[in-house]
Amino acid sequence: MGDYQRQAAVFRAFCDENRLRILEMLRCGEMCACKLLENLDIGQSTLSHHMKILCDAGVVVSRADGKWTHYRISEEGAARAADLLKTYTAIHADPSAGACCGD
Amino acid sequence: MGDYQRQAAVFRAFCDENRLRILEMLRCGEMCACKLLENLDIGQSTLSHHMKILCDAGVVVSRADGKWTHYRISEEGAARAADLLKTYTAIHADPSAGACCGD
DNA sequence: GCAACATATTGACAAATATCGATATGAACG
DNA sequence: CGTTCATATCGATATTTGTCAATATGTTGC
Repeated sequence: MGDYQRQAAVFRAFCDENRLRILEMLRCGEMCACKLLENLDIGQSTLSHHMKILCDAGVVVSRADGKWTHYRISEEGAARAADLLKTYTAIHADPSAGACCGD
Repeated sequence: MGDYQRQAAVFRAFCDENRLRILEMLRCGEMCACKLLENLDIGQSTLSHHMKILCDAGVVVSRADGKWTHYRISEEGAARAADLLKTYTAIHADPSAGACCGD
């Protein structure tokens, strides 16, 4: 998987309505899957699928505790996502300098 | 379209490999569609499709100039996207205060 | 060990998305 | 006006994604 593909995957974590709902809940702190499930209108396997996408993107981390799995937002992952967004939207300081983007 | 859906659409702008390539090019400043097309391995109609998604998300703005269309990153749109990302990842200051997330 | 429970994985399917080629729109220029 | 050129839109198709039901995995407590 190329760099663009991998970075797109980070943003893809934020592309789904239910994943945004999940992130919003996790802003309050750690939460277990069953608690998240209570507040969403999806099945258990679907939640598990979304949590995997969020974790794979590095935006959320999980902690196993007996039969429960607790999830929380990764501050590092969130910072990395924010940096990445900036990387793709911050306008270069001096476009007139030429030698920009390999021209 | 609900709020979550609309906000997911902003992030969706960043979810595609080719759109990330496009944004990277636009960081150098305004660029016309034909110039973008030269540096991508996609057809013209596909580029047009991607530009529509980027513009609809507010991340890119277009400027018509005769038969050409010039695109550039919207600094306001980029800032809005960054704020939105923060909205979904910043951890609440005082979770112990209760009354968090409508509990 | 076994029953109950929480979560993950699998397989199937519908909906959304990226892509293309063909065609439409609309500007510039003779 | 008709031709050329740049971009947008349309229709079709392959791929990806979100969803579910069913099943598997792994933990707890009897």
